[in-house]
Amino acid sequence: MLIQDLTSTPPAASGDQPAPGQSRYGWLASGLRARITQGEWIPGTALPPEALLAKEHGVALGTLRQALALLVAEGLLERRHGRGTFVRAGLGGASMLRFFRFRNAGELQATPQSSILARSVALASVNEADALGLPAGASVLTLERLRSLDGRPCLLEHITLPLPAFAALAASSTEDWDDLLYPMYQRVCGVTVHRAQDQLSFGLLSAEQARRLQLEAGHPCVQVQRTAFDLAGRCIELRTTLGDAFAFQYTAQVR
Amino acid sequence: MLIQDLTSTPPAASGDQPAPGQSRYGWLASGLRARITQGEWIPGTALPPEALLAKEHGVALGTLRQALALLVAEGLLERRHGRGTFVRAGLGGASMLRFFRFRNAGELQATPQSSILARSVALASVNEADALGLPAGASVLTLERLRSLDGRPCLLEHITLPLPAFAALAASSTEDWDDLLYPMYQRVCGVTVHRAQDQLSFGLLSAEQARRLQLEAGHPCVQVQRTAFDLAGRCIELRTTLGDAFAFQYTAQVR
DNA sequence: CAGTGGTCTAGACCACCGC
DNA sequence: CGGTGGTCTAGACCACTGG
Repeated sequence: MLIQDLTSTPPAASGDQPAPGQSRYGWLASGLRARITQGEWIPGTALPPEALLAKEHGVALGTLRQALALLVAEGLLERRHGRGTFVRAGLGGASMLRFFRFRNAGELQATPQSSILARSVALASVNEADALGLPAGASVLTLERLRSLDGRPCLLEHITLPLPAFAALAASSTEDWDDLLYPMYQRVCGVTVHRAQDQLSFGLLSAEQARRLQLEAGHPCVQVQRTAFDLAGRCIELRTTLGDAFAFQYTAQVR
Repeated sequence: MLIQDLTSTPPAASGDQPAPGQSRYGWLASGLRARITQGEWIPGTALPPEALLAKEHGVALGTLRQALALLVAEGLLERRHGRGTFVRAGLGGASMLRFFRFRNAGELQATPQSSILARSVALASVNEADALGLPAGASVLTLERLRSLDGRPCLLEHITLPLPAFAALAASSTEDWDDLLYPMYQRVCGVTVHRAQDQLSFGLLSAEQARRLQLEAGHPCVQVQRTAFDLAGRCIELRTTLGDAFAFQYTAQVR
């Protein structure tokens, strides 16, 4: 399989021939990718059957299947035998818990309750604007959020969201928000969180952070800096999460 | 693609037909996997060309390629266009550094120097014997190892190796050992480290640990508990690595 | 240049799903 | 049962690698 530029020009805006040196299935995948990221097919819904897609594009079944396989590997599509090929739904949430074990072994990890401690509209810092792809001086929505299990605080989060995409969240009452933000982003703002990158590091809690987590100032903590992206690869959330370092646990595979 | 038992019976010890409900390429892959893990093809060497393999097994080229694709996805094989299909060489080493940034950004991460602080043969604990697949009361080789960059200690390791597989390391002078253990395992003991699992957690240094890392007792540290496996999936090393928590940094992808 | 894997075709048939 | 994706075939031709 050739290594190809996965972000190459979609066919909608170009000719109907693969670029020189590009495989036919890579080209097909680009076209399908564009139709997905531009919202022609909504997350959770099925694409047309492969036989039809192959006919439409004038290519053999096997070739079309190679294109679909690329998009499956990218995480954009999901195939279900006997049912169809579906655009993947966004991330469900609660994924921060994979870095911590707040309960004893064996217990099920329930979704933590969420409470919004603060919400404000502010000017994006240079770093924030850069990461979110906003012009200098753009405004952002920032949240302070505490997550608790059985009433015990466990994670403290600072979240930055671009405006105006998330304007709907600046208005609604934070009392009514869900425990999971990503499904709410989807429902209220039509934004799908498709992929995220978490950078882990270690630090000590400030006095205020410690107070909110009911720990002492200077207590060791693990910091997770998340950058979240939508289907089109646009950054749509910056989040910093703090949790007790003694509850930290994570397993990585090496190959 | 069907979800299949990747460890199912190799064909060498069974009939020449796929098990009922198993695909032909899955069956083929099992056979090839067995020939690789049993050492018929050595890591780093090439398999016969696909056309030949397909003919030998009496199957179409496409089917054989699907089998090879499975083994590539497993990390057992590596295909190189125009050159051949190769059994993957083992892990190179230095992979612990991916959890830490001991140098300033931009600097290249050199391989740390290694010094063996202690080496001994001991009775395996119950946990060790269990993990390594040894009978109760078996003996193991244990190492204390300090890794340094520019003469500054950075990682302290405790390593447990099964005997008699690693008997050659119990004899040779530790002065002459390489900075990287895995290539040495390969060269001296014929053991290939193919895959590993690292479990991260957080703790505080004991007085002795701190002394060796030139930090204070009680200094925060990140602990990496590694379990390493050979091509056949046998556990062949247990390792616990300690490093300064303030140097910890790791990036994970969410999808 | 000979030998390798990569792409593509056009078709047959199988296995799974939901009605 | 009809519709979906999954498996398999037999072949042609392309693209990369190394001597």
